[in-house]
Amino acid sequence: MTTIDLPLVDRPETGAVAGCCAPAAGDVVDPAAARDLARQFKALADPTRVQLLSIVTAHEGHEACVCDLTEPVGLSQPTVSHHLKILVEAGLLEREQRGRWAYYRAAPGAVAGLVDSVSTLMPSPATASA
Amino acid sequence: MTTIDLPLVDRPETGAVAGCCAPAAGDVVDPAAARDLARQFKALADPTRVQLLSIVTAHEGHEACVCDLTEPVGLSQPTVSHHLKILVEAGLLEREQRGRWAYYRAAPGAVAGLVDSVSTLMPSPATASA
DNA sequence: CCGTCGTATCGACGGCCATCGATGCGACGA
DNA sequence: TCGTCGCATCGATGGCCGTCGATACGACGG
Repeated sequence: MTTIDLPLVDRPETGAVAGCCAPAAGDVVDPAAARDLARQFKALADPTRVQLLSIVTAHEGHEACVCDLTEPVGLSQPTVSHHLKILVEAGLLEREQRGRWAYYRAAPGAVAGLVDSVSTLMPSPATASA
Repeated sequence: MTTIDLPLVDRPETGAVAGCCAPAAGDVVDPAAARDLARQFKALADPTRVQLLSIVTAHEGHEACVCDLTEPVGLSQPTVSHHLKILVEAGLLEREQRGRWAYYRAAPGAVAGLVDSVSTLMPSPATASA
């Protein structure tokens, strides 16, 4: 579960305030969808996790074990494991246990899902035609 | 200043641990760049802010004033202003004061910048060819 | 000139999060 | 079988963040 398809709901036409400008216009994201999307972004809202993603994807074979990640980020091993767990739960990384080591790899389609979500959120003429 | 160009630094070849797998491979994001990128994502890491972005972009003329945003998200006016300020500081929204009202609009290029950052962070064969 | 309206800022409070050391658990080597 | 190694989990702690009411400030109308 990596991509969020962002259901758009019709604004219920409040018809109240509207003393300054147009009351509403089109479709906005569902509150539940906003919550899910924010959760994905929250996984990226930490410098350590951004670094971890970068290191993993830049690593040989696009995978790395925890022992390779502890030193570059300069944090303790429990903290790194904690961040990796968050990235896995967000669908950005995948975990595979091979023998004694746990290998982390970029989840396929994670980037595409994120990009799609952003484009749906803020449709820009240069990014999305919708 | 919306886009972050993510300078890639050569890993300094630790040469130490490396008992389990390859020590390193290529280029990772600079810690400072990771911090800046995380700050951008942090602006999107809140359901309210995601909703605000969606409402503003879906609004008539792609702009909205605070009074139009308070009711849909169901929060107090100071809280909404607080979130809007964060979105502006992140380069995702632009603020323009016209008369008594403050109009917010999606910053041009914000989406493209974010998409580019994500693609640079996690180069995927389906998203980026670099 | 004064009242009202729309927003931003301030100060406070509650909750979540990043970080750590200590510990538990499974896997491998001797 | 026992020690060691790699990693996840636990419990605690300090700090940041979202939220609010109260308040200040600029703009417009009368």
